Amino acid sequence: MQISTKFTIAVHIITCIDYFKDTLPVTSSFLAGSVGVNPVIIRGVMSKLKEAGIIAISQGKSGITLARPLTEITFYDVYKVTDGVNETGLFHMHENPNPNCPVGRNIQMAMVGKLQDIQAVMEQKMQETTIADVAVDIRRKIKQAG
Amino acid sequence: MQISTKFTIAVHIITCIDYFKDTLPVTSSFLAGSVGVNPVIIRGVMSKLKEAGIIAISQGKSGITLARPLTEITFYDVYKVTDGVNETGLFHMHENPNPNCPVGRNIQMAMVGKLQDIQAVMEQKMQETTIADVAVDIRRKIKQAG
DNA sequence: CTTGCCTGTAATTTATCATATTACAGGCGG
DNA sequence: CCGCCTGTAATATGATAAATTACAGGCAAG
Repeated sequence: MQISTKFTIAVHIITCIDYFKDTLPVTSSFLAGSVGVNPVIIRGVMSKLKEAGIIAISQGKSGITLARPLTEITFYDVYKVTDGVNETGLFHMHENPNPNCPVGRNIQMAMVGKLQDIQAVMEQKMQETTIADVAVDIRRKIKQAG
Repeated sequence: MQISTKFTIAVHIITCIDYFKDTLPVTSSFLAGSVGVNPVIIRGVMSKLKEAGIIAISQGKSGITLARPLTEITFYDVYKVTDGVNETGLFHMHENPNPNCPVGRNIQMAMVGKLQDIQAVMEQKMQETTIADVAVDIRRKIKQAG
């Protein structure tokens, strides 16, 4: 199982807002065209990014703007918002081990800490990566070949 | 989205094989009872663990046995076998970014390496954790309270 | 060598979740 | 005030995980 496309969609959105901010009006339909998904998906992701204080949205003939610089938006910030991180965790434990079996009775307790540790190193790595890193790569690539 | 329960089921299975190896005949039905899932799921997981050289299976009135000590079976070994790791990766990128948009045209290239790095730290942490660590915790807990 | 239990696996069903799509209410700016 | 845009509910579709049934084949005990 995998982390949903909402995460990479959100990264794409944020990168676009930055890239086009001085050129075009950035709307959910425009973003939907660039990302290649339905505008409603974009709106849902935008809505969560707004709640998290990552972007600012003004209705009407508007503009979506970044609420803070790209260097201060980490992959983890976006991941936490777009996927339901805290609820269940990255791992999905089987839910009905047999309480009459000594192993079944204790397996969850024995595993949960270890799984959390694994998830923690992943999240820490995500905190070290920012959307600015992506934007830099994209601008370099565009200069090279378009 | 999450890593499937097959992973924790496999850890449970391996722990059980070790725990009961001198006491009971360990079969897929017995394991299904301890894990709390259908025996067919157990057989499927066992089959993959066999392919990977982690357990040995003998048909007939048999016994499932470990092919190597618990200290040499890492979470990563099990994860790689039970989930389809190499195929798609942990992250699921949106698949149809617009090639006519400079951002859409380059977003995948800009993200893939960063996502792989994140996955890599997670997998390395998994390589540092072995099923023996789980077995130790379980035996300690059983001694304490049953 | 035969019999019974067990594995291997295909086929079908059910449940869940992600994404797509339609529809419409509400808000802001020109 | 009018038109475009966001916010969001409701529904449909598709993919995937897990449950379940069914049965062919193998090994070991006797």
